[in-house]
Amino acid sequence: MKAVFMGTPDFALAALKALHSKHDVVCVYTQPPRPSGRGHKPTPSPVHLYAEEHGIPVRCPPTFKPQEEKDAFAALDADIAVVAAYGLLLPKACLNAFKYGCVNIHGSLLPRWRGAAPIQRAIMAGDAETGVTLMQMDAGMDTGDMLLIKKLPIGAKDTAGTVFDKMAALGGETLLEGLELLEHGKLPPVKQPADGITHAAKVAKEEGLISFDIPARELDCKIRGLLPWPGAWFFYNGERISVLDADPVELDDAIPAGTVCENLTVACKTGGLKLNVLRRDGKKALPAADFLRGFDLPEGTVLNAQI
RNA sequence: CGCGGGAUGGAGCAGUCCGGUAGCUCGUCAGGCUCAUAACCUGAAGGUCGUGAGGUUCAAAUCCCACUCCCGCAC
Repeated sequence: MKAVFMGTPDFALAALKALHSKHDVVCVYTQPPRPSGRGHKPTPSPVHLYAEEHGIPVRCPPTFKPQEEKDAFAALDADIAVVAAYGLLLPKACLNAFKYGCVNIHGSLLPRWRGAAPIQRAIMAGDAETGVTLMQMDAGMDTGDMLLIKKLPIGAKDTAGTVFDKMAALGGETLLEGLELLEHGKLPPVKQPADGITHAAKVAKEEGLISFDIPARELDCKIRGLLPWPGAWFFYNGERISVLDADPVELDDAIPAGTVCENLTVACKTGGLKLNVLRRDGKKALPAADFLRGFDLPEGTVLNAQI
């Protein structure tokens, strides 16, 4: 098919690669290069770089409000537009511009986790499984009819990062399979259930400051959902300590939350969290044993979010 | 020129402000104790203190200059 691709981060890149391998990608839309990285240099998105390398025209409009932008989009005269983590809302004129309209690759089992950060929210909530939903876009926020669904279990050690990788690959597969069926008219749209709707709010950096005053299991999920960004941390002696890996363990609930026990296990509201890999700001991530060699965090210390 | 942290024996750190021949917690090796041990005791090896046959100095890990490489924030 003759397709337009719209996406920005690595998650979208996997979909673009899949699409590009089987279909004619006539144009790629992505977010404009923004100052980022050390040095604050304008950096093109992963999707942008890939498109340039493969000679695909790239457009990075800051918005679709101007009529010229909508016209330029329609003028591409493609069969379909594939959207994956693009970062811009499309006006109705664009949604209906092509024969097959616009399809979106969404990282959740809709209608659960509509919105910006479905993968992180699913992990943070302790969901046992998630998945990719290929969806026909409409004017609402992830409210369109579902076309194809593929599920993915969330493991006990999965983080947002690892699930992102798996979901990106799954997204590519789902897309190709979906387009194949769509072309043959074998992909009936299914309305999203009215039950089970939840909204996945964008993850705010401040959420990374963790409190031990919640059950260890919940804290573990939260931390895994926050990795690799924004990360999870607490403060000790005015210094920020990030937790990169931890395991919930059995522990006497009578111990006050935040108390450091043996093996760098921190008491939570219920159970304890054994910290396995930590990092001080400016330092690299270290296993608990190495970390403790050069940093004094004695048993009995009570960690609270304040300092 | 966005902000900041760091580079010291195999690992993680201290020492740098107030220059004066390198220290801590481990690891490694040898020996000892022990029924035994990742426990304990004793001893040993191992470092041109990121680079520059740079600058200052009687003397530089420490002060000054340039450079390289890591990392966090910001995004």
